[in-house]
Parts: sequence; structure tokens; C-alpha cells
Amino acid sequence: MPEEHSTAPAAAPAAGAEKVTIYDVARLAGVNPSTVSRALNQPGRVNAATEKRIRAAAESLDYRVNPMARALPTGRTSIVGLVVSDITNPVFFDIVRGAETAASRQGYTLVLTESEESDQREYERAAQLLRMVDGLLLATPRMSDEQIRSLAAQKPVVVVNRLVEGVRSIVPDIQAGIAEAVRHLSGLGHRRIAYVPGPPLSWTAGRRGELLAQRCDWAQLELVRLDPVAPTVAGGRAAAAAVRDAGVTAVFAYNDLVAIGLMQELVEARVGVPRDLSVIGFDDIFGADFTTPALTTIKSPLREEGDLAMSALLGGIGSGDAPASSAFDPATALVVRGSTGPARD
Amino acid sequence: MPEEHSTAPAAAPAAGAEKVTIYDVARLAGVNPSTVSRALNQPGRVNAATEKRIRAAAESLDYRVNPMARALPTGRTSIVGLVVSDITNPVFFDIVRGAETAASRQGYTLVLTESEESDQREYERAAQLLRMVDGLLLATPRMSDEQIRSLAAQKPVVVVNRLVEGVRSIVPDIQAGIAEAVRHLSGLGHRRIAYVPGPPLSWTAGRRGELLAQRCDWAQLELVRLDPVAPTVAGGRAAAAAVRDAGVTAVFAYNDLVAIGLMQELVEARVGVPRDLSVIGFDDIFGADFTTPALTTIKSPLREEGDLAMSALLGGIGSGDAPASSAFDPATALVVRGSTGPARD
DNA sequence: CTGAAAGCGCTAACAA
DNA sequence: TTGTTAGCGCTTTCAG
Repeated sequence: MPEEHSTAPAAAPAAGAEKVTIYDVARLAGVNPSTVSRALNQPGRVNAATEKRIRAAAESLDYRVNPMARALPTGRTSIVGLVVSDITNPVFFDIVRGAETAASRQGYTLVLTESEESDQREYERAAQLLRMVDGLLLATPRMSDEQIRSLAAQKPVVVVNRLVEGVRSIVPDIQAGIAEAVRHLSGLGHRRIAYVPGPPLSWTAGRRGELLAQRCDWAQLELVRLDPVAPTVAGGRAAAAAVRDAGVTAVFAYNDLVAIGLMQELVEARVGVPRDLSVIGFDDIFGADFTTPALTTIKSPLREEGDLAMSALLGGIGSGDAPASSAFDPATALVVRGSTGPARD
Repeated sequence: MPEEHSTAPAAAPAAGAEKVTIYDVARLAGVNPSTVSRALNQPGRVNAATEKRIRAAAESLDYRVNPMARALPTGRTSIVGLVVSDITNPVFFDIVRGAETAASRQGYTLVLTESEESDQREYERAAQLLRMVDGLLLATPRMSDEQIRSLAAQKPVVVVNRLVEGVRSIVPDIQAGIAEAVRHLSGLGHRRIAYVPGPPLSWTAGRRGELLAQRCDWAQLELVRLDPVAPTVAGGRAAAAAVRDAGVTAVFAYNDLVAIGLMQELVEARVGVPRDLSVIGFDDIFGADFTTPALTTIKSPLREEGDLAMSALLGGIGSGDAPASSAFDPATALVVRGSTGPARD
């Protein structure tokens, strides 16, 4: 029987599994390995003829650089990490997409991890990942500011959807979207509206509630702040009763998931949307237009955020030192669909 | 001014960025580096007291192994790769989740890449990834069987949602789900139904159409096969007209996205679902229950597939050699929601 | 049970 | 322009 690699991956490589190294290429091209390295990495620093010969040899051997071996002397891996709290949360889809695009545009490979829920696991995984990447993107992180700063002290780190002092942060400017939404509702004759807040610990949740209150005050709308719920469809369903009892004609949900749950429950309770109640969400996630009526929502430029964050990570703010902090603030906008209408009455 | 790393990631590490190595730990513990390595990796092969001392030293220094450095001598990285064709396609969410779970359960880190569309880019990225992982999962790959086999010849590879000869493949058994669905429709009085197929090149698309035809034939239902569409919401909308003209009372869509698009368009055209037309999708993706009525669909055990595939990859089929081929066949099942009802007539 | 030494594949001074 | 020579941090025989 073969070796006893009980923990190693199965399906042993077939016979023809030869690892081609720089040495093989060098031998075939009749040069020194270091010359191969130069030819492949710094074109021009080598005689055109030999470079061509080397490239041909590499090609014919189907040579590919070993990223690990390269990383050792250089310290750079050309890999960037992205940590998300929940890979099945649609809010991240476009963030990932944007980050992916920006990363591969610059020749970096994106590596993803999720922390499921635990903030402790999030830190652990991030720290582990940190050792093998050139930089880290933290999307809506759950860990403490302190932990984030400690990571940022070791390698470049950019945070998305949260403001952390001393660390580069990308946060969408929700002011514009909220203002637009309040104006929209106000124009439709709504005077008293409700807000279903997200988890008390969430940075975004706090911020949304705050700005909303501010804006409603400014527009002379009465805002009823209900109890916070989990940022999920289930959370939204749970809030439906309270919303109905609030004596309002419109409701803001913490995010689209909550809004969708809310609508589902309302429909089942024969409350007409938007006839009896208008509903507005946040984010414009995938699926927000699957509902009937389709959801009116304050769209976050998710994809742009991801792209921006990754660009910031790779692009070199200044060209060496970290200017730290400060936010890019891509703008939000209201997307009007079917779930909002004239105030009843 | 500092160094000129114009292409390097920005936000230079703060002052306190010291890389703790095995040597630092060794010095602090007063032992040889090799002993540290042993103590940390093969507990028990070292004096209990010194092991404890070493662990304490490592802890106090916040030491973390450098995966690259470890990979060099061992050839193993404890990283596994997952290649998906489109990270924003909800079908993959649960596959990723399942794979992630299984991977981290065994101490592996999951790395994700997507190929966007191009089958060529898919192969390129997979080949690149292959060098830094211990194994590769290909979910619904677009590249050729030949290319897949060539990857599988170098490192362990498992394919999800496609049968590739000579390579371990995980494919859900849709027979059960289809049979159930046909029975469901038949029981509701439907006699003539339509099928909106997916892209002609897709392996799954072909298989679904084939088995569906077979089953309808068996159940004496008349099946009208319409023109294939893109596997998206837009594709579904495009098919709506043809469906209405087909003179059927129920329709199978290639997947949930198509089914959702179909329903959206039908609702706008004042065709009642399920009053006038019953709709069934495939997969049960995230959002399938956001619609009104919620979508009846043939659920694929996506998460289980991912878990199974990853387990197969890591678990050692046999314990050294590759038994290749063969499918696990997790079962599908019909999820009855609101989009199907009695045949009109 | 632990230390010494070689080497994984690649890069980067330093020579030539 | 190219070859030589050290390592990067870790694992792993081989001695002791």
C-alpha cells in the first residue's frame, strides 16, 4: 500500500504530475536559474535573444511560478484577502464582485474567508489570512476597532462599511439616499412613518437610524422608532405586527432583507402594500425586485465600494506611507419601485 | 521620502510590524528551532515540559506559522481552491457555504476564484490557483473535459454539477425531484406542459430537459419544449410570450432565475399564477420565496453538494490512489409553494 | 528527546 | 548582460 497520508487530500495526482521549476527551464535554455527569474519578471533586463529562448523553454515545459517559493524571499504574494461576515448574505455579492474586478485588474488574486458569526473567529481567520496576503479587505467587520487596528499595524488593511479611526475606511454616503427617500415619501403625503432598526451593535444600523431621524426632523415628518430586529427576513416578519400597530403610513426597514420579510408578513395579513402601507429598504440587494410589488430601496453602490476599497488597498494612497482614516463616500440613491405609493387617507 | 513601491499595496504597516518566526520562539524558549517545529506540529513527540514552555513562548510572542514557508518543504499548503463561474449567481452561495464548512472543519482554508464567463480564463485561473492549493473544487465548470482532466492529473480535483469521466464528480440526482414534480402537476390535473430550456452548452441544462421529457412521457403528459434562453431573470422574461402561446397550463423553467423572470413578465401581462398558469423552477436559490406567489421548485441540495465535494476532496477516497469517476448523488426534492395550482379548465 | 544541517523554489545583491 | 551565492521560514532526515 502507498504512503499513509490519512489527512492529505485524496485522489492522488496521476502519474504525470511533474513540478516544473525554474531550474528545468534554465537547463533547457542553457542559462542560469537566476537569469530565468530575471527574464520572466523584469523583461528588458536580459538580452532579447536569451529572453526569447527562455520564454520558449518555459512555454514548452508549461512552467508556472510557484507563488509560495516566490513569496519567501520577497515577502509579497500577489494575493489579497477579503473577509466577510456571511458569504450567503447578498449584500456582499457585489462587494466581492467589485473587489475581485479591481484585484485581478492589477494582477492580484482574491482570497475569501467568512467568519460566519463569531467576532472571535473573524479575528482569528483574518490574522491567519494576513500571513499569506499582501493586504486585507474587511467588509462590515464584527471585530473590535482595537483588533482591526492591530491587523492594520502589520499589513495594509482597508475597511468597508465601517469607520475605524486610523484605518482606511470606505463608507457610502447615505445622506443623499435618505434625503431623497424622505422627500419621496413626503411628496406622497406621508406624515408619520416608522423605522425598524437593525442590530444595536452594528455600526451601519446606528448610522442609518441616526441620519434618518435627523432628516425626518428636518422635513417635519414624525418618525416612530420601533424595536430593533435581526437583519434577516425572519427579523422583518417579526416586526410586522409592531409596524401595523404604529399608526403609520410608511415604514423604513433597516435593510432589504428586513423589508422583504415585513412585506411577506403584511401581505399574508392582507395589508396592502403600498395601498395601506409603503415600505422602503436599504441596499438594493439581489432579489429586491423579485417581490410583488418590487421593493423601493435606498441603493448602496456595493460594487463600487468593493472596487474602491480594493483600489485603495492596492493603489498606494500617497506612495509609501499610510494617510490612514478618511472615507471615499460613494453616493447612495433612491430606487423607486412598487412598494411605495401615496399615503392612505 | 520613503521607498518607491509604486505597485505595492498602500497603507504601509505601522511601526510595530515585526514578523515573529520560529527562531524567535526557539530563542525565547531556549531550544532549537527544529524542536519548536516538532512541538507545535506533532504534539507528543517532544518532552511535555519543553512543549509547554515552547507553547507559552509562542503564545506570548503571538507567533503564527508562515504558510508559505511551510509549504515549501512540505508541498502542502492547507489551502483548497474553489472555482465558480459567477460569484453573483445565487446557485453558488450554498455550494460555497457547504465547501467552506467542510474545509474549515478539517483545518483547511478555502480560496475562491471566479471565471466570470470565459472558459479560457477559467482554465488559466484554475491552473494558477492549482500551484498554491492542495486540491481544487470546480463548480459547474465551463472548461473542456480535457482541461479538467489535465488539472486533475496534477493535483486532486473534484467537480460539482457535471460528470467528467476519470474525475471525481458530485452530481445531484434530479430524478427524484423531477418525478415528484411531474406527479404533483399530474395530480393537479395538468395534461400539457411546457419546458423552457437553458443554454444548449450547459451540461445540467441538457440533463434536466432529457430527464423531464422521459418522465413526462412515462406519466403520459404532453411536453412542449420551447426555445432555450439565457439562465437569467432576463431570459425568463423573454420566454414569457412563447409560454403563453404554447397552450399549456404549466411550465418548467430551466432554473429559478428563469422561473422568476417568467413570473414577473406574466404578472405584468395579467396572467394569473397559478390560476392561469403554474410555474416550477429548479434549484431553490436564495430569493425563490421572495416572489408572490412564492416559487414552487425542485430543490437541489446545494449546500450538501458543496460539503460532499469538499469532503471527497479532502477525505481520501481510498487512502492514496484515485478511484476517479463515480457520483455521490445527493437527492433532490420538490418544494411546493404558491406558484403551482390546479390546472385551469 | 533534542540539536545540527540540508534543502524546498525563488529572488536579489554582488561579482564577473 | 549573465553567473554566483546567500538566504526567506520551515520541515525533516540524521546524529547524538
